[in-house]
Amino acid sequence: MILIAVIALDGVIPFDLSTPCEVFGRVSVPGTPEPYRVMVCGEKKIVKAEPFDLQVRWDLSHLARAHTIIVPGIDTTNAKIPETVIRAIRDAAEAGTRIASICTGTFVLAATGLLDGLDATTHWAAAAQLAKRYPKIRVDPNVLYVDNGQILTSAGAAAGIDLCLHMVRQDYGAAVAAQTARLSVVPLERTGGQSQFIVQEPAASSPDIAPLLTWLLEHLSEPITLEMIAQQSQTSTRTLSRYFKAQTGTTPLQWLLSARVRRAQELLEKSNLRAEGIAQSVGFESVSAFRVCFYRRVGTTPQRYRQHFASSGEPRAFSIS
DNA sequence: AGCCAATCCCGCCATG
DNA sequence: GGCATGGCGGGATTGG
Repeated sequence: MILIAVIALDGVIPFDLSTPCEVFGRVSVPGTPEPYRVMVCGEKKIVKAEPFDLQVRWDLSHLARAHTIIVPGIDTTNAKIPETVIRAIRDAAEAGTRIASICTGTFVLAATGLLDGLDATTHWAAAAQLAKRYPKIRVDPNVLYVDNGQILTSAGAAAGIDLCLHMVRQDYGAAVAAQTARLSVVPLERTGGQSQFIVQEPAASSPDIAPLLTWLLEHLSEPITLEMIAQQSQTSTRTLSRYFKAQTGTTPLQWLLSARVRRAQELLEKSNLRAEGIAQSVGFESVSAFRVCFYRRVGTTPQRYRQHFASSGEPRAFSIS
């Protein structure tokens, strides 16, 4: 059982607060009766959360017991963060607790200093302000979320769902995460793979690349070159690269490799295919290429990954980045 | 590890 | 001038 502590500060955004409650609360793992327990913790008993007040059941002392701490967004980025909260988060970080923020919750993490020198993201409208106030943080407004290993941050509201599902994937594997997404309100495409990095609606004039991503997923197992992708979307490689980056925040090949690794993760969990078979069926030319690519993205080898998820319902450590 | 070839990626710039 | 496009060069990455 993984204990999730959600911090409720004055001005907390109800949507962001609910996100981890909903997502982690819906996770179902065969053989594990309670995969997650979510506790909403506050520094005060009554927390203002427009348009209502929250009565919080637990205090900050529970942060020390938590496996993961989540800081939801707050409605003003200028709020003074209580010293007790900053202290509690720092102490937890020191102890190795996984810490994640949603939306403007990133400002709270920034105030603790834990983000210095790291990549981070927040609501797009607040990104410039974050970068200005905390020059040591590399702010990237173009991604849904950033995973630094122990510290994670996510963009506005809906991205919080993606971040939570990402953590579910780390803890219990891709199949469980996909199942959780199905039970939740999240459209399937957004989770299993394709729009993991989609941030912006396409500008009115530019073509929407969502159909292209679908096409890529359908042809994962075949050798695909930039040239082919460009042909599929009826443009030059140059223009394709531009649109792709603008809408996904990554490049076509990088996206494709990530999608292949994600598919491989599912196969490792669900099938008995050997590494060679998996490498081939997700479109890698060679097993060695597959291993290298897998390791770079998941932080462990395919075999170890399978051992972790296939053999038992035990949650894995959160050491992957 | 380290090498080589192929491919990708992106700034720059000409074109429409 | 502003804007989107796409060819080119070459540094960066990947695959073998």
